[in-house]
Amino acid sequence: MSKQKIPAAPSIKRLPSYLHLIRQAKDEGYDFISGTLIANALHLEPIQVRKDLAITGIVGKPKRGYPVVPLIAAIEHFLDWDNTKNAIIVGAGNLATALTGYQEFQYHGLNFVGAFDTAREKVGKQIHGVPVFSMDTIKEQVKNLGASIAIITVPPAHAQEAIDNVAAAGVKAIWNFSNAKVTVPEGIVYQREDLTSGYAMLCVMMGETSPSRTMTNLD
Amino acid sequence: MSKQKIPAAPSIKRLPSYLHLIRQAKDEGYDFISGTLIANALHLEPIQVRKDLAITGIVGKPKRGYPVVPLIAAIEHFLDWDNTKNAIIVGAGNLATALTGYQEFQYHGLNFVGAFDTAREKVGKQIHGVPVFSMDTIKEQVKNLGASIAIITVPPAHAQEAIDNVAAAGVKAIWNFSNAKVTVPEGIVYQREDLTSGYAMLCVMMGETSPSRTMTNLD
DNA sequence: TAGATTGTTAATCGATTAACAATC
DNA sequence: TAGATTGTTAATCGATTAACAATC
Repeated sequence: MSKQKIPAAPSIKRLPSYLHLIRQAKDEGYDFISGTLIANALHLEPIQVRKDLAITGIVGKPKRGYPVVPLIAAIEHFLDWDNTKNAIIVGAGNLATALTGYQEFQYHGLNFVGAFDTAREKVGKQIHGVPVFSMDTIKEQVKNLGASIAIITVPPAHAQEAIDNVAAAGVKAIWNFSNAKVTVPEGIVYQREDLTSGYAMLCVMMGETSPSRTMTNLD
Repeated sequence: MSKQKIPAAPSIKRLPSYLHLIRQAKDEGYDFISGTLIANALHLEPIQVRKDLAITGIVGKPKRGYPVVPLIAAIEHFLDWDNTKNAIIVGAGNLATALTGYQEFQYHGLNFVGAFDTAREKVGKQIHGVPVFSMDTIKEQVKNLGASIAIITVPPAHAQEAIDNVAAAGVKAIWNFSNAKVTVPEGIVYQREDLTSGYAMLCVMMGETSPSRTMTNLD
């Protein structure tokens, strides 16, 4: 796995929210949008929004804000969302179905070209228009389909095998939704999505607001 | 929405990964686990792991590490994962099916007591054993079912309405998977899960490793 | 015992926030 | 013009990392 430190990672993670809001503004007919407005809508500080937008290279106009059309283009270009990327999804279960049906991804250059599953009854079917192939064919198919991204949604016990296979098949990036301890070969971009992290935050916040729980360990 | 700053949020988000690994160690028969071992497995620094574990109140033994059974208990207690919390899931689509089927949550006190959907054909059915009710009944049901958490998986256009309804019905916390600009009433714990953030990171990382893309805007 | 590991205190690093001149 | 907003430079804040004595 390429152990890369991405500078300004928190800023990058906020950009999609900005983009979403700015697109709405555009649809509502606005030509300019101010950092202040974005900040208010998302409960952030205006200075933070301005700093975040600056990394995309956009230049705003004092008093008016940022021009929405160039701003959308700048964010999309910075994220490389103006470029189509072919992706396979390993595991054709409920999560795979949810992800392939999630319109937001397709709007941003993520093109699902195939799903893979071990279950015979799924092979040959489609999920949201994405053909399901047999897991055995994964290595050939990555090349045939021209996939550069592999999204892993298999059960934890099969995650390592799936990662080894797609890595061997030559994908550039792995996006892992499986909650397992895995190792990823050098040189492959790796992003893990951990739903239990968000749940942990939710639980701690719930404890904070309830007056009955002490929080001596938090300071 | 309670605009609460949670101290040590990054540490809290890492705790679930530690817990997963420590549980494995326990299953493999280990009585102690060192911060160094955890750090190596997760590609982190040992000092970071020790600092993170310290917030749970656990005390380790020099040379041996942390006792696994008390450590598991300490993390679970810190996250309030040793307490059952009833949750409803608003929207009974693919994502709801994926979430209710995700074992990891049930192991950590999240008890799905009901799902809600507007589609008549879904009402009365079950998803992973969770009964699906009509969206109209949501206010009564939150009370009947004793739900303190509402998980929102409806399409963006209906997110605000869903949030207003569950808030009015008295849930303590909202976990929102819908990518929409929403407002949440004061006093309700709110956590948003944004899959496009992770995708944005993946895309930027891919651009970093590819030598063809310049990155003048990143410094 | 010797040495690996903890826990504490201090240093560094990076992200957020503040201040303010420039400007449309 | 007056005033809201940008973009830059500096200050603050918090998280990560380093150093090291304590200890089993």
